[in-house]
Amino acid sequence: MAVTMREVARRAGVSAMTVSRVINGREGVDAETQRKVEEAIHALDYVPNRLARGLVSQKTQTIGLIVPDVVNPFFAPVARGAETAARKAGYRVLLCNSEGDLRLEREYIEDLVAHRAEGLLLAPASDRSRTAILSLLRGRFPLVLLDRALPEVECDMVVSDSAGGARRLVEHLIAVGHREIAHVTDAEDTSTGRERLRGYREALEAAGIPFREELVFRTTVDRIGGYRAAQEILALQDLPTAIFTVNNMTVVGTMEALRERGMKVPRDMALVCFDDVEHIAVLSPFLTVIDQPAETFGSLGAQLLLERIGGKASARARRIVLQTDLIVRESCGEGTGVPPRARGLTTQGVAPAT
Amino acid sequence: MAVTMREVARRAGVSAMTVSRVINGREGVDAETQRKVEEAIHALDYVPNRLARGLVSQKTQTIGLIVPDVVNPFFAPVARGAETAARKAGYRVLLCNSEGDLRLEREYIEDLVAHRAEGLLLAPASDRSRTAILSLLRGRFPLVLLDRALPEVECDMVVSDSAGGARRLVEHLIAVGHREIAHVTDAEDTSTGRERLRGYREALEAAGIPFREELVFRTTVDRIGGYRAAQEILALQDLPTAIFTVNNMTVVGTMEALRERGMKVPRDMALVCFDDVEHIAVLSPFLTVIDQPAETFGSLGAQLLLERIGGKASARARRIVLQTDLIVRESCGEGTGVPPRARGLTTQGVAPAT
DNA sequence: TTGTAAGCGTTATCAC
DNA sequence: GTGATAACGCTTACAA
Repeated sequence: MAVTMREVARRAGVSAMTVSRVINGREGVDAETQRKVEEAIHALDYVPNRLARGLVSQKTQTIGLIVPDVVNPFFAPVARGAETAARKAGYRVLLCNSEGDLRLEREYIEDLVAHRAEGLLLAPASDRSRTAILSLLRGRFPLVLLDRALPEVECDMVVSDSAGGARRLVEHLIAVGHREIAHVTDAEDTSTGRERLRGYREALEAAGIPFREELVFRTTVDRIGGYRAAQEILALQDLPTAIFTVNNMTVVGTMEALRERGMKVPRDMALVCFDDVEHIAVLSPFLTVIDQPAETFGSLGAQLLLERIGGKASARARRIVLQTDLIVRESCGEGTGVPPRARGLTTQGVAPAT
Repeated sequence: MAVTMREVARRAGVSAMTVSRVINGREGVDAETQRKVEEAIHALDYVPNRLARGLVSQKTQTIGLIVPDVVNPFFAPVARGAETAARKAGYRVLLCNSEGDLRLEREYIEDLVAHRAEGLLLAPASDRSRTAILSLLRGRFPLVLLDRALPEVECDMVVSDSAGGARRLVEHLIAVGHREIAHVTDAEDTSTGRERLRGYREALEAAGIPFREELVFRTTVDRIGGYRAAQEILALQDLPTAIFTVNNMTVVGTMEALRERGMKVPRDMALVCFDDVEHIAVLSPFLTVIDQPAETFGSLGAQLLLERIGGKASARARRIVLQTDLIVRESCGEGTGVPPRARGLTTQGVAPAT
């Protein structure tokens, strides 16, 4: 595993330069010479050292991907989409799980810069990631934000219409008769949390239902956070009739809390959330959700990033907003009438096999 | 982003060597000199180029991870476990999705070797991955196999007791009264498929039920494969009363097919499989499964790999067999009596929040 | 305590 | 066509 070009050269009776030419398929090499070199390469089981090449060319053909957690059913497809797109362009992906932790995120970023990753796909932990990002941008480091935007940060990003999605979810709840709707959202400042909260509020107010701050529950957006928020909700004097949770992890915790109290969805409580999960959607298709094209966040993000790395992107920041689908199932009660104002609505029973 | 050590040195009025010493925290540097260097580093926003360092030290601090698909709820935790363990040891992880494709897997391996990854965590596509692996091993490339063993390949690996798990699953089915049990397994030759089939067969024969080849359905181990296999099963003259699918993806396809036929689990068909999925387990805890400690495959695998990379491992191959848990829920019918021979059995209602 | 020289494995450049 | 030479940015070994 340590054969060098020079050794190949010696064996083939040529110079290292000629070996390099053969390896890189440059023309201007005699057919016979080429044959000899190839033979030597094969005989010695030579594998070119891309590290050395990278040092010369200043290109590592590697990008970084930082997500809070690949296990999250939203981020796993993001990772696959990014990796597949990157591979097709000859790039490798360094996977980083920030655990939503700002310090860890920053460490990863520094490490990626030190390893000369050529660019970064980042699903930031929160608005507070801003500082680290700005310093990257100042250095003209190719960067694409995924899922979450950052206030006053001008760079490429792929996000989805969080406010619109939330609005449709809440409109749907209202359409089937709910008026007391609790919202579980992110305690951290994130664009997704903020936008979904805005959509929630807008939908309420458009229906003449006053927005009540005490029905908004801020927590960590994981299972335990959802669980705790639901417990708070269930401790309320007047129970709401519906809960809208900000994502796929919180909804799981919320369900747990409801089940512990012996409450059935939708009989005792309606429940909606962002993010569809394939397994659940098929095994027990009952949650009404906003489905985001998770894999596209990754593949499109990678595409934008590679364009920027290749200098093929305009200087201007590009902001891509992916459309979402409202998938109406059974978690909102019997009157599954489709809210008239939900445009682009998709009703999905069994999802098509892909 | 292209500041070099020499530029820092010039600015600090010292040699590059001194800068190097400061960066690596070597002793024998005057406090005042160190201060000047650190100031220059800060002023120039210098980030050491680890590529160059790697070229000298022959260490990239990077390992590769090849799994069929990070989106698979079994492999996602494997990836997180591996990445977290690697990071804690100062290593980075290159994520590769082989799509279960031999050619792609081989390409990834070659690429990882070319990039001088220091080791590889591999969940092989099938027994046919053997050739590629043997040539790695011949070159003494640090390698740990995850989830699947390879015939006559002596190397470190982390697997689970597939045969035992399958046996307990089938014993449970038999204990609650099933005797016609179909098995959906991998059409590719894999150790997991083989072992689970063996466990299935052993459990049947131990109960005096003849093994019938025509009840074994070989397919691709993804959702569509499970769907097709289930369709074949449902086309049988005499329907079995239970189905045991080889993993979490096939079970989803199988459920789809059952639902399309209007069949309810367990009323019309019992269903069990390998792999528990957190979301499903909480949102609709009804599948009886063998739960594998997925994240441990990754973290332990990384640990073994890092030991080997560090030369801290004995020359002998280490084979770690992780224990599995039978989780009895509702998908096998009402008589949920626990099969007496299922040792280490776990009954789990709502999984504890983690 | 600090600096000089050589070299890690490749490629760009310019001779021959 | 092919090769010598000098980088790429760093560290090891040795010298001052």
